[in-house]
Amino acid sequence: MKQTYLNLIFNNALYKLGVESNYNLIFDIPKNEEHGDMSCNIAMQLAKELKKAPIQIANNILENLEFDNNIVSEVSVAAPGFINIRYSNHFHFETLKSAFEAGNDLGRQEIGKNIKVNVEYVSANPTGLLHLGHGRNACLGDTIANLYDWLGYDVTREYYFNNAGNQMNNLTLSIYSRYRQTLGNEEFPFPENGYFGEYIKLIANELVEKYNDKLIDDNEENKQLIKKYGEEWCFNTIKNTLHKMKIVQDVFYNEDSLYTDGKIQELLEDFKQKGLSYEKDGAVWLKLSEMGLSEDRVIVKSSGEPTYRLPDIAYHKEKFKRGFDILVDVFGADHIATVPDVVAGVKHLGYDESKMNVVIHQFVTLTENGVQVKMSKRTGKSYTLDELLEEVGADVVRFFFIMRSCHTHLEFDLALAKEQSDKNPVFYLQYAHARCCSVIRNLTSSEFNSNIDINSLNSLTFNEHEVKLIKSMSQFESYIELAATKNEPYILVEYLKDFASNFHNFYHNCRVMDAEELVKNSRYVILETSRRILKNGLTILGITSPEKM
RNA sequence: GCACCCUUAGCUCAACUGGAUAGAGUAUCUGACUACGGAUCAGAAGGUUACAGGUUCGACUCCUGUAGGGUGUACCA
Repeated sequence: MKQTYLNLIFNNALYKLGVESNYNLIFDIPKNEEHGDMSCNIAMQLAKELKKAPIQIANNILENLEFDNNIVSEVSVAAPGFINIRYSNHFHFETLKSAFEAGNDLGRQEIGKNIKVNVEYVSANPTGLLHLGHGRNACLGDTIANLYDWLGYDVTREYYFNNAGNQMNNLTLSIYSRYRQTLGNEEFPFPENGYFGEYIKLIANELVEKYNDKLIDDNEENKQLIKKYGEEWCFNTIKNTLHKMKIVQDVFYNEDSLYTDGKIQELLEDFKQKGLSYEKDGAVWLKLSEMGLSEDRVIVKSSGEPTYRLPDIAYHKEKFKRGFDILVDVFGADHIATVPDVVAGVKHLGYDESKMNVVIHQFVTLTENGVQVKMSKRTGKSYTLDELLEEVGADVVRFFFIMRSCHTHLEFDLALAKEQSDKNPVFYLQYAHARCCSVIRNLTSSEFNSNIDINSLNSLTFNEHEVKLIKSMSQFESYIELAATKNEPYILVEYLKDFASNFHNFYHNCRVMDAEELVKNSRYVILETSRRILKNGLTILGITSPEKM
């Protein structure tokens, strides 16, 4: 109502001034609170066209502005031509009322109703354990999915994996080698490009326990068994790690199925028919140079095997065909090279590439007291996500991985993460929630009647601390939306930090227990609404909101 | 060489997509209620937004160039 109301009265004023309606009316929240609750820069925009000084135009608009004192209390003009609006006490009351009446679902919206979103994240192949980069990917993807979910979109959380090809043979040979070594043949050669992680030995040990030396003959049957066992072991371990962070995905899409279902062949023929591919040197090339990119690339090697581009494009084509309206891919910076190829390919197959949102996140470095940590102290190998989770807990991991824009390198400060004190930003939010709960507990255990007629609070005048908090409440929904449309969870984190700060400020300046009845009632409403914002905000981030700490 | 990302206070980061005096946390210094929870709050100090141009009423933000850091750049995935 606020924006539309301002639009209405400003449009009226501009109409009276005879200004054509092809201007762009924008209202901003000023950084400096002294400037008011909203500001408008229309006068500056019109200066050129009207050939008048902005400040004069602003004054003209002000003279013609008719507003309801129940909503707007004051409008003023400031150099060089800003028009500043201050809302009335009644307006703040209405804001609080509607937030309170939203109940426990405060923040939930319906703007995504009947729109299907597919968020793809993690997508690690089942050949090993998750590392820190996967952690950032997982937390970003899951939080983005949560954001869409709260906006009412129909969200599918998807994981794309490949359990075929060279890498799996490599895994099999690695396990087999460790298996032979475990059985006593310590000199048994380890494959040159094998997986050196300790987990391979764990898998081998399990095989020894289960099968003893029955797999020693490296025939095809045994190889398949080892491969299957290794794959399942890795996959279960990965899923287990994700579950610790409360990440559960809906669809696990197997790259191999693209081959067995004939999708790859179908795509190849599609490209050929559209004249987008050609044969050269025994290989099949995609005409990317005609799609706006610099060079053509091979999609089928002369050996007959496809390169990674082909299944990647086929997979995205399938996502479109499955009826998704929005696709979100979360990739690490190392995938940067494949993105333009896939986008171009999909576009030239006739799909709307603007529906594809690719989130590329930069790398993670682990530091402790300013020094980069490369290896885990315990194992001497590089840190796994599991180790990190064990060390600092899921809440801290989730928070740290999403608290920065995905464009920047993430410095994960292990010392700070381990610290259970005021220095750790996670606790700042959780503490605000716990404190909220605590005051409410105190209130409701006294003779307080929490069954409040909210309209009775209309006569109250809020103080500056209350107004600041209520204004902050009114922004919750728009920040969820902003974070989702930009696919940047950190935006919500920043908002919640600011909200918690406003809450603590309110707490210190506005006593509840010893206030008179009406004020007590209104502060209860403020507390309860604040609690829901903190709780729902933390829930979107995938972090618990304890009632006591 | 080329492509993408980054460079803001001692350190870690913001700045609502071009707005007003560039803000937080941390570190340093100072202060706070009868502890509705001090894991909090208030204040001081801290800046040539890497550098040089340009676009305009206005630039941390957009454009060009330079320097530094990161990630890629296969008939590897």
